[in-house]
Amino acid sequence: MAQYSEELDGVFVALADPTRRDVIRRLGRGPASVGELAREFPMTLPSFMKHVRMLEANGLIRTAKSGRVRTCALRRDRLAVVDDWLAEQRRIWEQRTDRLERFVTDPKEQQP
Amino acid sequence: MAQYSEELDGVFVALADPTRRDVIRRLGRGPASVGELAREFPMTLPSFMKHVRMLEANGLIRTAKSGRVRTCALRRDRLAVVDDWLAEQRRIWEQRTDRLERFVTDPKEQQP
DNA sequence: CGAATACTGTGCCATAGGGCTAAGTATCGC
DNA sequence: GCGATACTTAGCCCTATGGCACAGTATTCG
Repeated sequence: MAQYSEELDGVFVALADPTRRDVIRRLGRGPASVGELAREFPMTLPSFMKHVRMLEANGLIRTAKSGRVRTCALRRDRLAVVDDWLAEQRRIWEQRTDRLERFVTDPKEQQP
Repeated sequence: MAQYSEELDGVFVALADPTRRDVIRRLGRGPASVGELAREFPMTLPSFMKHVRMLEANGLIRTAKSGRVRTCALRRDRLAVVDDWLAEQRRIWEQRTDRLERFVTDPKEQQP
């Protein structure tokens, strides 16, 4: 065990916060400045910036500053690591014998 | 904004830890007892149990105690919420006009 | 019965996460 | 140039997380 994927870890941690998932959703519709994004969330700018930096640090978005405005854009490719992880899971469970499961734990015999 | 999905949040938070993702991978190959699982990780049983309880609390696994042994099994269906979220993302970005992006950010353009 | 096994419960600790305020820097618009 | 705008930096606070040790409970086995 111990798969040690720094990358995967960062992405999942980044996605574990509802604010950041919302930012990603919003950016799915196209790029936006930090200010535009921040306006939609009930928190101060500095707090919001932490989320932006975290998203960028983990490669989920890309930002660029032009003048005094920092614009953010989604990096679609990065979400693929989640997709890949799910695909791996499916691969694993599809190739198992699958017999025992229903005998060991089962909805019917759940409560002790 | 503010999508407020308690469910989604729990699942992502649960997946944000490498130990828990490893447990899920392991359980993909079939059910296992807490002891069996714990043996593969460099931590004490009580610490490991926290992960087990968290995975169960968020519906990613289901456990049942028989005698002194608690057996854990994956709940495949639960990972679907992640799948759904990804699908929603795709849906969003596929239906956008898509024009502006390369003009706003992006130094030298990646892939459309 | 008594010892070993397999958890379970409790409590402590250190760090990281997410929020705030206050103050600073760099453009932009007039 | 000067004020407004758009972040940025710094520092503080509180809670949650993930780890530990140690003691307790419930089964199972000889």
